Amino acid sequence: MEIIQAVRGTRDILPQEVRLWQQVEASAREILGRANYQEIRTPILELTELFARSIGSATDVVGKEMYSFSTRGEQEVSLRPENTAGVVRAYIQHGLQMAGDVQRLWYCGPMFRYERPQAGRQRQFHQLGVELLGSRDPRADAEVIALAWDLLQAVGAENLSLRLNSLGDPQDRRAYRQALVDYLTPLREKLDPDSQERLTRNPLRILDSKDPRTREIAEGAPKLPDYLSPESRAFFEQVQDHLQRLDIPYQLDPYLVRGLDYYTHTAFEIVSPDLGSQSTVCGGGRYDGLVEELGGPSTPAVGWAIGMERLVLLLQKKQGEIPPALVEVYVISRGAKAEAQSLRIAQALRQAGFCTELDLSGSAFGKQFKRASRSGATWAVTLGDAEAVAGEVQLKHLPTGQQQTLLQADLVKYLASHSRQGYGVPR
RNA sequence: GCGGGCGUAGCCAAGCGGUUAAGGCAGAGGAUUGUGGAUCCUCCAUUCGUGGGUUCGAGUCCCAUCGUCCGCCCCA
Repeated sequence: MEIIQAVRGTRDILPQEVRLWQQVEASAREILGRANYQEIRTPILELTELFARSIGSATDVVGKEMYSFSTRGEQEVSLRPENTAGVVRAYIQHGLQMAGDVQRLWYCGPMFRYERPQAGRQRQFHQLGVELLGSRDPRADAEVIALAWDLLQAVGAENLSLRLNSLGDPQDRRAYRQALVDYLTPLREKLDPDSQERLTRNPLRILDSKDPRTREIAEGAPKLPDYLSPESRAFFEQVQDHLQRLDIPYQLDPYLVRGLDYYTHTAFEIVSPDLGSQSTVCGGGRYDGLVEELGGPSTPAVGWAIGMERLVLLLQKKQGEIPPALVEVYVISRGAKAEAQSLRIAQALRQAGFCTELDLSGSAFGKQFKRASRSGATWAVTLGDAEAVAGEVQLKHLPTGQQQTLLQADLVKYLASHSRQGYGVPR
């Protein structure tokens, strides 16, 4: 019989790894919660047009990486390749701009892009992101960046650097794009094939090329910062001032161009040299035009997304595995009557807040004790025929080997007063 | 989408054309049929991702396919 395996580019996150994910999610909840960001959950499925209009139909993400299909009602839908579009759609649809001038939102969930899988790049991957809607204050940019930075520090990611750039407003960008095309067109033949292709599709990307000859040409190209309007430049400087006041180190990178069409002004990435070719852990920026573009009121906004798989990869490299939660009580039973009582006892312990494992094997006491030891439990509760008849249990403190007989009715109370963990605190 | 590396048990692996596929970890059973992490013994791949081909003979060579990894593209 042929084994069915997970779809290419998707993978299972097994319990051991899930613990790391939960740790990251818990930190995010805490750090973002303290800044009064509210979690939002939007559908994984959206109308294809939403992404075409927001991300840009000329981008690779929309052009060739989307999981798109028609539903029976003949709607064209896609699995979301990122979540800013969905959050903005929800913002507009529910009139969240009415609920306060600023909305601070965060999310975490699966995204889908049909790409060639690689380490740190799956077809189904997960992003944790924030969106701050309704402010054009440069403190908003800095706040959002600071939160990403704090979160990454809090979970223990190391060796990160923040790269920062400004794309200016749409006019600035258009002017720069033209200047760049004017500069590059005569040199077209000297560019690598990919970059020649990009010259018409996405010229700004050429600056980021890894081809050495193209890089050399890019060196002499007009620089984007020179094309920023005085207002754009002043705004960017304020963002930087705030980052400096927060002691967040950054490097200006005039070649940093975010791929999605909606970005304006601030663009940033947090990268790690430990991730190989997929080095971006977090990417984001300002997108002042997007809400309006999607039919909402003109609303400035900033946000970012962290690639969960990449972050987890980084943390795994550094700290290895997280030990599982410890079993506190291990319930051993043998014989029909004892086995019949064992589950009730285990449930009572659980209801009292003890992490309790019930041995289901029915094998010899010796074997069950062996498993009890291996489970890391502090206590073994043993129930054989004799105890079952008498309404008792043997309670053994595994670290010391001391054992005593207790009435079943007294077990929970006894453990509650002799165990440091968890009485009356259901977990 | 393009170029390249790799696929032997749940995990880490040896094997590099010649009868029976090392070893370790994990797991199961026993020594110990009511008491534990130590020790000892036994078991645990009719088969080397899958399908073809070459050969007297293939885990070993070739082709295809699937998966994975690295680079490009793109991006978190």
